[in-house]
Amino acid sequence: MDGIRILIVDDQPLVRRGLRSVFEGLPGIVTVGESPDGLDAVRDVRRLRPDVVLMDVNMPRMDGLEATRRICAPERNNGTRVIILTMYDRDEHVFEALRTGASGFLLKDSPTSTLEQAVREVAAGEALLSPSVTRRLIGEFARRPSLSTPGADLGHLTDRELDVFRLLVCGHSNQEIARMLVLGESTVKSHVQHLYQKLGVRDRVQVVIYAYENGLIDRRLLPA
Amino acid sequence: MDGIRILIVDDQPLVRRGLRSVFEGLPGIVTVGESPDGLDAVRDVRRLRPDVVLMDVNMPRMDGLEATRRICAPERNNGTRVIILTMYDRDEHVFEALRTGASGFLLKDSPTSTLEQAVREVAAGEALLSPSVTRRLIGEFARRPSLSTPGADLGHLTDRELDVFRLLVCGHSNQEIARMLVLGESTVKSHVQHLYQKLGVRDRVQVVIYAYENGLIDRRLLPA
DNA sequence: GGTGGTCTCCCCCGCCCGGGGGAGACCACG
DNA sequence: CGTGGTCTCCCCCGGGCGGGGGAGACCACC
Repeated sequence: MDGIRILIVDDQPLVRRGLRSVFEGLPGIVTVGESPDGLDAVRDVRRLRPDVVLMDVNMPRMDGLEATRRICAPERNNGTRVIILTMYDRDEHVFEALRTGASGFLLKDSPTSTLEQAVREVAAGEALLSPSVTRRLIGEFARRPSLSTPGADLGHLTDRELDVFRLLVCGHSNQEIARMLVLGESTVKSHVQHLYQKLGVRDRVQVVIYAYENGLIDRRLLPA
Repeated sequence: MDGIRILIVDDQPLVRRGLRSVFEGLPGIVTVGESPDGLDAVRDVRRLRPDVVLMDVNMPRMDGLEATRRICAPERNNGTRVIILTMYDRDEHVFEALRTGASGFLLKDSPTSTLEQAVREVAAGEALLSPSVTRRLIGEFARRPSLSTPGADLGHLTDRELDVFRLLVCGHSNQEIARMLVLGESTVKSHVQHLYQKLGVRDRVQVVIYAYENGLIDRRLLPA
């Protein structure tokens, strides 16, 4: 491996040129391409297989957030990581951007040394945010104590109880769970009762609340 | 103001000495004191009023997390901000630490330039994390879309329906809601039916899920 | 005065769910 | 071989809930 391969995505040629010049000459970093919008970026990622994408947010045809979502989609991600580059750090954009799967979020006025550091960290599998973004994220995080205790001990649940648990917290009825697991409804009810006892709750609603409050929700299982 | 005043908290004298030497000679940064444990640190913060505290985690008498909680407690905080310094970045510690009110979380093996940058950013009201910590935080954050899309339009709900909604998503039964709002259970059931229609869901479990997925949960209303 | 919305409460019904118990089968551990 | 745990399913029961309809009272608007 002869360096970190980066792809620059921005609709303004001048910005692309500027970024390219920032990384030109930095050891171990090679700019392998530029894309003028999100749609092209998704295509170019498949073609060029860069290690890191520097992604603008506001672009025609497809914005950077949607492009990032597609690039980071687990089903066909090949290791490419994305750093979002934007002018603004308003909360909505930040929080939405961090959900897209990006590994970094930097303001465009960041010093070039920060850009370089970010690329290197992200290529190594770590993440880096602008300080003001970090502040917002911590603030949002701290506002919800539930976030911070991921994975309450579900260890005492048996495998089957866990199966039922996962479907229950998605909003399925006992009957539906029975069908999905190919079980009798009686069996499901039995497992559900054990869940109540073990989790110390009263009914299925409180199981759902318990799950969310303890960060046990896997969104990919949620019904559309 | 003639510089950023920092307080160094660590139970190992050698670490304190090392940190002090890092900041010695850096323009605009003055070490105003050292504390060997959390209890002393809380006292020293009141006495010395530093701008930034560099806080170790594992210490006798009182650990760094509890000390940080006390220092950052809103009722008597005077602007002092805390950077947690630790050897490890295991998830439990990270998430717990970020809830204490700290503005930074750095590993002890961070380069001195990072330490300096962190102190300056934090003193300016921003925040800074080690890249591996940032990665964990983003990962945890991204796991919950509910955090980031606050306020799906509940505007079409009437005031009374909203009252019922808030209690329902806390896990209360129709009977309990009726008692709390001083209503007949029939009335509550009526409102609940309207909720189902307006939110497009089937039962109370799915109302709870809807609420969480749309960031509509006010944790302060949750039962203990 | 009529119309529409909200809030309140009533009736009915059927079903799913909470809760209790028991039982047979399998497997692992000692 | 017994014991314990898990998984499966059964019985019973009562009550809460989902779903439908209707009705009276208040208020605002036109």
